[in-house]
Amino acid sequence: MARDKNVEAITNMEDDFARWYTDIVKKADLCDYSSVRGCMIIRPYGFAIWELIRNELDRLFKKTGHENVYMPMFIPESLLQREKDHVDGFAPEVAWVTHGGEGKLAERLCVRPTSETLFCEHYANIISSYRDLPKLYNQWCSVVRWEKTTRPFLRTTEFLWQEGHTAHADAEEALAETERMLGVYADLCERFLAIPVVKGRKTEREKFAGAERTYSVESIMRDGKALQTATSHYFGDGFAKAFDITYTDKDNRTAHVHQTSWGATTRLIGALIMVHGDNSGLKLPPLAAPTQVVIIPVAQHKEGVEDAARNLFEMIKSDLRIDIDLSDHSPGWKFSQYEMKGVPLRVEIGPREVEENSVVMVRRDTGEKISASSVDPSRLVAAIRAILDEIQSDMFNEAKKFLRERIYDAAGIEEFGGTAENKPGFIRAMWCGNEACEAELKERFAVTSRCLPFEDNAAVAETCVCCGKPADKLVYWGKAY
RNA sequence: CGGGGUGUGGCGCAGUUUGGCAGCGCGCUUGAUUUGGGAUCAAGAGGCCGCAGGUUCAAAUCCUGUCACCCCGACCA
Repeated sequence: MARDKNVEAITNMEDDFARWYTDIVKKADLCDYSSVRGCMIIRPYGFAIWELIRNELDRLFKKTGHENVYMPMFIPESLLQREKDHVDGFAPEVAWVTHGGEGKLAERLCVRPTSETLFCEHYANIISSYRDLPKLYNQWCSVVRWEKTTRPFLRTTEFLWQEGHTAHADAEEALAETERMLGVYADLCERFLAIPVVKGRKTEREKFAGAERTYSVESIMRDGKALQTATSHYFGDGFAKAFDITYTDKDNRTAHVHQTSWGATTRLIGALIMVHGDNSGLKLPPLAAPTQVVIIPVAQHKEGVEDAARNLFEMIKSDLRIDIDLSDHSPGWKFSQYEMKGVPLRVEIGPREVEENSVVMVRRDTGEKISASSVDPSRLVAAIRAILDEIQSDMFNEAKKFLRERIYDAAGIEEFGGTAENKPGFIRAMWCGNEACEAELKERFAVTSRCLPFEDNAAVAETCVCCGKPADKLVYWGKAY
């Protein structure tokens, strides 16, 4: 048997997960490195995945009444500094523009790391009456954060994202918006990306710079580490006071607006890789797959095979995303190639199938082979659709099972430490609310509080896992990306 | 930013210890034979050895500096 050089070149995830990840990113043609440190080139296949995610999120945003806008990429230093917590949080990682052409700027401009300040400045100008509220804006753009170390999709100097920024008349409405958008992200992750998530609230220590509350959706990667897949923040009226965003209410009184912001990034592609991928490569859920079905002719030089493959392609073309590979690579090469790229379903057609008017279909997620008649194209398309639906839900269930199996309880500190060191995943443990305990757990076991989950209130114990004082807060802890 | 590592055709590497014609595998091009799990043969193309100085008759190799990337930490989406 011929040695399989490319497969050899992929590191097994059990041997070196980080290497496995970067191997997939390169081998599946998702991105390439550029000459600018920490910045990646998103290649057509990677960008196609992003477009699918973007289109779906955008649809969900519009369905919930949001409008897209575009803000400048530069923020004057003085504007960035208007809200103290915010600037303290971001100043260490912003890139500065100091010159325009040959001339030095009177005031340097930062390349946006996020656009709260720009939205706030704008809101202050356009909001004056309760009739102007709520403002439900979103923008798709890239932002720059000068991170110390970078990894493709997970942490790059520049990354693509969307940032929603809304202004509301009162706290209740803004809080409801914060929660609603967290729900949108959870829906995207679970239904569309087949990534199960834990919804919850961040601790003070982990919340966004300038926020009053931060919510997030957290998920578990195949190495057991946690990844924050999206966040939603409630700002109260803190930014409104710093930026003087006021309106006149129905009783002719001046009031500050209450705001939210929420975002999701190209990191979601990293999550897709690390939640579903295996040692053969990427494994995409059908809804997020640029190519859902690939037709591969076998022995295509033989009489009738290539024509049959072309005919099949024409017959089953539909709103499904179907490709055909008529290149002169060997069938085995193509099989491996599309497994690497995570195409959910492969359709093989060779001399046997031509003879029998049939096709052989192979699922990427399970490897299962399914034969089907190709006599009636519409029935075949229906069968393909059904298989894709099944793959989508099977992949979600598989990931959910994986997640559930990696949630551990810890009542005492020894148990906590043992789990943190030996069992990658989420640790359910009680916390007294004291930041010192949170810091100590991080210091001793390299875990951070991921969230205080919404949908899990079952107490593990009555005392704080760290200090032993009475505690009523259940926290999910874990090592995170 | 601390610790470790690596820079040699597109990719992966050998050569560096002991200075002396720049090599191998994959990929690429052309042709032929092949095709049910990464085909075979033949003939080709492709290099300021990361960059800048220095030592030397001679530098991929030695010295100094510098830049980039990777891994592990600390910080973040």
